[in-house]
Amino acid sequence: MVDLAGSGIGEEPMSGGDDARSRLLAAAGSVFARRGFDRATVREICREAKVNVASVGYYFGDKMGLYRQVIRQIHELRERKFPAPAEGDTDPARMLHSIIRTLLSRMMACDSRGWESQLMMREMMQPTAIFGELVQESFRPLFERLVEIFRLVVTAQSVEQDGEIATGDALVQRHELEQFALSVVGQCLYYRIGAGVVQILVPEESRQQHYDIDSLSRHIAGVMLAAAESGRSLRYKLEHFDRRPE
Amino acid sequence: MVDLAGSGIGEEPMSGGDDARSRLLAAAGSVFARRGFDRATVREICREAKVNVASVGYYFGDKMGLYRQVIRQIHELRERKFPAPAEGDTDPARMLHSIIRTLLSRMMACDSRGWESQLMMREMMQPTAIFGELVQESFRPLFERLVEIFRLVVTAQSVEQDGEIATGDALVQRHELEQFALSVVGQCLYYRIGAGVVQILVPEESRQQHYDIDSLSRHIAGVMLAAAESGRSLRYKLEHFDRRPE
DNA sequence: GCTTGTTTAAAACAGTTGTTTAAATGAGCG
DNA sequence: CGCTCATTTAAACAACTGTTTTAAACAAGC
Repeated sequence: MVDLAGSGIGEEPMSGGDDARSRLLAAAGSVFARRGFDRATVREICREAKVNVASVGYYFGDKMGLYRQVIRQIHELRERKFPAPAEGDTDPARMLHSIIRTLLSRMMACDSRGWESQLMMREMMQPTAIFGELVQESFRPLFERLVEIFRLVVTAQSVEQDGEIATGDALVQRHELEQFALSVVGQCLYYRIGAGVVQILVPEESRQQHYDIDSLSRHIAGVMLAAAESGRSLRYKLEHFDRRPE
Repeated sequence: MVDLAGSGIGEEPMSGGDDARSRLLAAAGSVFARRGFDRATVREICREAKVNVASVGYYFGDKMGLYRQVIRQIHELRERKFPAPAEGDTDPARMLHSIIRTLLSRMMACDSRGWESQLMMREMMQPTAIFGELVQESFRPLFERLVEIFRLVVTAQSVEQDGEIATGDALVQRHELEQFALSVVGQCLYYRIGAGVVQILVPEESRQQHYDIDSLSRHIAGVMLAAAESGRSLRYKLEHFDRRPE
């Protein structure tokens, strides 16, 4: 008997491997992403992996165990392929742009590593048991980092404007920085999952020219930098908007 | 025999009704949104609607016909409940804010009318046959309107800055306006479908205080206005970012 | 009454689902 | 060889799926 569902995957070659377990894992990722957890059938997965249907029970306990393992594997592969840019860049603007590029690249990757975007989306809409830990492991670090970057951007801008930081009185509230961070993620995600919408709304010529990763990351970085740097002046401008417009 | 799947729904009272068909439609919406098209079973729907399983075949042809009708109904209800703000506001900034509010309200509506966001998401990730017409009917008008609003914002800002419009040479390219529009939709959508993520990342206190529709619509409007108004200055700033940072 | 058409009801259908069983295979080893 | 062990196989399982069939209930018109 081989180890069952709960085990890690640290011991095997990780992505090569021609044994049944590896083939099963690879096929499952493909099928789960394409069909979703429900529509995906263990029979289809096993057919694609050229293993017997009983293998999923044998190696992973059940269908859910296989799914769980697939998500873990994909997450690791993705972080290896598109590592988060190293900290230490002195220019927060460039740092932001760099992170957005990474985010978009990860999401847009349509090869085998593009699965996670889809699986993650499915988890958002129909959370399974593993959703919580997934967010903590995968989203939290990036989120915190974005928050800190925006703090730098706002601070730098304020120094530029006022000549000196008004100490004591916080330049910007934490929740504003968080919302900036969430806006970044939201836009990146949309260009992935909303690709079908974009495909219909934007003619192909323009799409191929302006909707690649480079253009989009510049666009998103531009939007968010402008917002963060405009700072308080804009906030005041918006405050006299009625709570319920019209 | 009653009319089958293809028919419209213009003839009945539209939302009242205690007949089997209405109950079926109502129950189906609830169950489809909660479970998704696949996990939802016609038996569960019929149990909730207190009708026999054969009724779905009788009234809607099959499960897919029922789904199709549910989406149509929800779409109409939503547009009735949260109508798009009337055009004619002279201030494009306030107009933008108003539209964003509408968008967010529609998406966040967690009562019976909140289904469409989820159903729409499902359509994005796993388009059925009705996805195309849905985008053309539902997204296109809003999209075009956003584009025009951003054109006004950019133009107004430019007048303010330069004193006069540089005619002939377009202030901003079409695709930039489109990307602004898409960024708006992306952010709004994320605060809906990413609600689960936000719930984990942001402590409850802050969430209740700063993540209501009012706060979020002001935030998104602020971000996009800052971006649109910063205009060319920012664009140049970003252009010297390398194509592949690092 | 009877006939007509519409609506409901229970049961059956054919197919697929995830999962399990029990037998077969094949390598490693004393 | 015989024995052990992990692995693989084909078949069976029970539960559930969307859909259809068949018949009964019902109302309206004559």
